[in-house]
Amino acid sequence: MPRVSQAHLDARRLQIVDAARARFASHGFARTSMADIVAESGLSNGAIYRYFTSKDEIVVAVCEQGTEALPNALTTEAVAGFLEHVRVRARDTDHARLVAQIYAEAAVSPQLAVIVRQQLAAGRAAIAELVPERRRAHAGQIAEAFVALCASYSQQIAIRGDVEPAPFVAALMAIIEG
Amino acid sequence: MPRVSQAHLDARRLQIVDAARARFASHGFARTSMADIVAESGLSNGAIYRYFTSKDEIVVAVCEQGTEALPNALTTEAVAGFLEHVRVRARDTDHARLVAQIYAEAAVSPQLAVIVRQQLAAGRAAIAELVPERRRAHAGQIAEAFVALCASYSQQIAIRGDVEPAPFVAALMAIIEG
DNA sequence: ATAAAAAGAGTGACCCCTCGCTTTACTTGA
DNA sequence: TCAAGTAAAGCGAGGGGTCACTCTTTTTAT
Repeated sequence: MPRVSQAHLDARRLQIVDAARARFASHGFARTSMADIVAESGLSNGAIYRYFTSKDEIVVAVCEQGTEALPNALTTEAVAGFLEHVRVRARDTDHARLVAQIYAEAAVSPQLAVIVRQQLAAGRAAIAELVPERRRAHAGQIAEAFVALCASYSQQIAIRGDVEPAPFVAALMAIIEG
Repeated sequence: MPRVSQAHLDARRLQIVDAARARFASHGFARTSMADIVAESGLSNGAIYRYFTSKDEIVVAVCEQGTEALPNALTTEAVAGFLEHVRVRARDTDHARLVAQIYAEAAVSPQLAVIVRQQLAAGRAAIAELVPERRRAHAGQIAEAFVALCASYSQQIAIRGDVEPAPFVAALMAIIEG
């Protein structure tokens, strides 16, 4: 299609990223071939390389939208609302698996580490805002433990296969409310 | 060398696993080729395949000895001693990176998931033993949060690059001692 | 009509593993 | 005591196959 709308281009790009994310979550980055992404997206090899110049670029795109969902852009929400958000995410086993892949790759790739680090920093800042007044002195420390707990719970879920976030949420509340 | 001692065979096997673990930690499983392991170990290609039938088998061997170090075989130690142990481990960035790789692979490979699951279960049981009498009712829940925190801290360290376990240890103490 | 977009067979590099050969430690018979 | 024999351990080049990426051709929206 020549001279298509920007909306069309955006949709195609998202179509590729969605397909890649699904495969990355279930099989990992390395075990996902470009052929897999081609098949999952329903597009062709050549079409994908029109939107991304390499597989690595697709990995970056997936990571950029992959970790933001956990603790981000929620400064106006209440603590309870955020916990519900975490609970829902925690039930999403595919998302947990994806996060596991992202952390592992970031541990090895400096480029990805920068991206993940930025998103974690934003998450910590948002959480620190949620800490009650009387504990504000320890806000940074609490945010640290909070993000750590979120991240690790994803790992746990991904490995265990079952999802029971109740004790997790209880632990979070204990940390936040003291 | 034919008819060598069992100690020799064990040493060779360990030599291979050590070489593989070093590479796996710094480059990840997929980005480590057999040629890398050959070079790092100082042995030859053929020699390695005399001890392991496949690269996957080496991965399994590394995982089996890779996660056990975190919370295991410490039932007789005091809480303080265990926390010191965690603190030392937490400073070992390579170990943190390795754990990230192991979790990611376990999230995708059922075979590895079984191994990691067993080791986590053993860790939880050991931690539950350390919980003070008055909080025994919540021992399971605490152990859950504890292991989660340990695991995630490894991820965090691997991604951030710097290592400052103080707030982490403080959070652990808060959970255990209430 | 035209130019962008999609298609998909092709390409070269890389990687895991095998296989035939060499080296070495131990045994044995005189 | 020792030389010949034996079998395990070590070696490394090559085969078979996969993968990321390219390039030419075809399609299609404007």
